[in-house]
Amino acid sequence: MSNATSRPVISDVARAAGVSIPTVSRVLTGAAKVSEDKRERVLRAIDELKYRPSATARALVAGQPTMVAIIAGNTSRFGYAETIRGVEQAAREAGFLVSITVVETSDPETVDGAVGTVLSQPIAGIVVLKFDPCGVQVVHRLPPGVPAVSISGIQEVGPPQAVLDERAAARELVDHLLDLGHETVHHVRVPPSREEDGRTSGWRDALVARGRRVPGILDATWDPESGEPLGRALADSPDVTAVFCGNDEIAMGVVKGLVDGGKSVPGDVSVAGFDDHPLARLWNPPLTTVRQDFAGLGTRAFALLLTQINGESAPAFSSTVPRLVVRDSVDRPRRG
Amino acid sequence: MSNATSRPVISDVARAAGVSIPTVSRVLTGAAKVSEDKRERVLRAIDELKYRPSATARALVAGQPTMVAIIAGNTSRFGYAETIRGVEQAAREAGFLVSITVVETSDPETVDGAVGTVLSQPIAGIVVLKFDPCGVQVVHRLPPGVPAVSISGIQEVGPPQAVLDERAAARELVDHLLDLGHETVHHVRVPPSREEDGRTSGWRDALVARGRRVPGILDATWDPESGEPLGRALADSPDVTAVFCGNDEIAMGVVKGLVDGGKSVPGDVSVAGFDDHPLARLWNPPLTTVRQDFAGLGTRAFALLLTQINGESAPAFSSTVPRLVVRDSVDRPRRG
DNA sequence: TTGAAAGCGCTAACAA
DNA sequence: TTGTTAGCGCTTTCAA
Repeated sequence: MSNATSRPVISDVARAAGVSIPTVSRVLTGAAKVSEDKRERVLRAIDELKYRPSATARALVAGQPTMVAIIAGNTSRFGYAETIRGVEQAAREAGFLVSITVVETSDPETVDGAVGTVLSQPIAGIVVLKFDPCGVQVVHRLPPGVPAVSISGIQEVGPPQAVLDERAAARELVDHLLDLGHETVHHVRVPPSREEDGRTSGWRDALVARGRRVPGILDATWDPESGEPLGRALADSPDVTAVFCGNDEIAMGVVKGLVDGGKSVPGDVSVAGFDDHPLARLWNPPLTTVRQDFAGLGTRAFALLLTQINGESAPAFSSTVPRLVVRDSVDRPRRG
Repeated sequence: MSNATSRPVISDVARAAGVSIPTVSRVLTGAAKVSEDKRERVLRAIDELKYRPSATARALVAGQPTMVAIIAGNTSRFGYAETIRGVEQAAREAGFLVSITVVETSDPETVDGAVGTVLSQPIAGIVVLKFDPCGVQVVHRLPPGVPAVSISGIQEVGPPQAVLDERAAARELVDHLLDLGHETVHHVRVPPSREEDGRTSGWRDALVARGRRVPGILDATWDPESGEPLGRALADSPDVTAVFCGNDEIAMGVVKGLVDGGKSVPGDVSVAGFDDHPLARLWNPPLTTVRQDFAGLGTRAFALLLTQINGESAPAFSSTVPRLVVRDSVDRPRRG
């Protein structure tokens, strides 16, 4: 029952059609046969009242929610956006809806607020993008018992996770640079998700394994522009012949800075990125990088989540190694 | 009541704590005082059973859902991702969660399927990104009575909408090119959302207003790479001195094609983009473009939706004109 | 084929 | 402060 101003409910339809509530429900769900006569009256009443069934009430009866939540520090940067795309696609194919919640900072109030908001909704499980400190905090503050998976570039203890082995990939990339004859490789990192990121660890691994000097790390922000001054600074050090950047966008800024600083790329300095951004090949010079299948990562994460939701014992993680993509921004060092 | 395997419900907690169901509810919501003694027993039971209240049941009692749905043809391209970011941020601040549903094609089954999935969830309203034919179809198939707003680059009949006046902005940009002395301006468009996009209309407006020749339109896809062959083709036409591209990413591809084809930019050919992509300034040459405040657009869209959800009479639309950003990829034509 | 009754898990109103 | 009773809007028995 309801007055004229609020949404009509099923009882309004039943009354208007002169039938019982279950009969209305039957024509709605098609669960049982309804005589043609009543069926039409119900349909007409639905139409006239502009009635739409309450998804909330249906969900209550159905039991299992069909929505999964993504919690992320960001939605629009390349890696994040592609990962979200992968989760959404897999979820949609499985009949799930996806919600997105951004956690802007990693302080406890923000994190708990976001987690609380998410848990106050009817969700079947949570996917956490653990690409940054916010994601790491979110995983820490997740109550036990909630189906959850995390996505990151490095394998850790915690809930089941889908990971891209960034450490192995970074090592492969830096090995490639060293193989070409570079004495060492400088590193511009993006904001790390913890003390040390997989990308940075892989870089260090490769240098240490060959007993090379490990240069000081330069810190960029997520903004591609932040690479520019760092590139300019690198242009001033004559010993810099190779730079490994935390991602392609930063690499673009670094290249610009180097060129503005009078260096040629890759003639004077080789620059490598990470991710294989859609613009990496169009850049001048086309960037040598590592292809990350973020969308596939999202898909695998959802699969992992689904096994948990279905109460099956979930595998602890699902890992793949990204693949080196050789283009023109890297070359052998100029003969000294 | 429930057996050991399924999620515990409030009655399980009440029984375990030796109190009534409403008492458990009281400690959960803090709606009324509970004696310290019982309070602790309830808390302990909650802890032991790993009980978490059902968001669905709470939502049913609460009445109004606190989730808004975004329906979009895409989530990861720049404009889409930024718009979604704006909606999410505004929604979060208002205490709403957002869900995301991608509609991959504009055929009726896909569209109806997506709309159906969204409406089967407890949502308060819908934001449709009408940047492409999928979005246009979604708006057509939305049942009446559901609070909804659309977001697009051109004002149209339909639900309340937040629009960036792309037509005016494109016209301003093309006027800028003509003012510099170009005879006419060629156009590479991105896939239009309808017969003719605001960007294309604005381009045409500017040319027609001055009685200039309107060259044939070149069609790119959303993939930046698709601009490259078009740029190469344009390099072969000696009469091409200025190109207006549907977005910055395509412009980057076009620049690459032109340069590979032997032209200098902007020396031989001026190229302008649209959107002010984060990499537009870093590109070589830095792109002259139009700044689109996508995130702000998303914020305004949510505000529009909120007035509808609250039952206030919503303004029909909210429009702003993007702003011209002059950089180096555009110059006066070389003296013939 | 249909309606009456029960119940999904929770909160709110009402007594005690 | 606490428990009993209703009720959110719907689907699903169970009889008729």
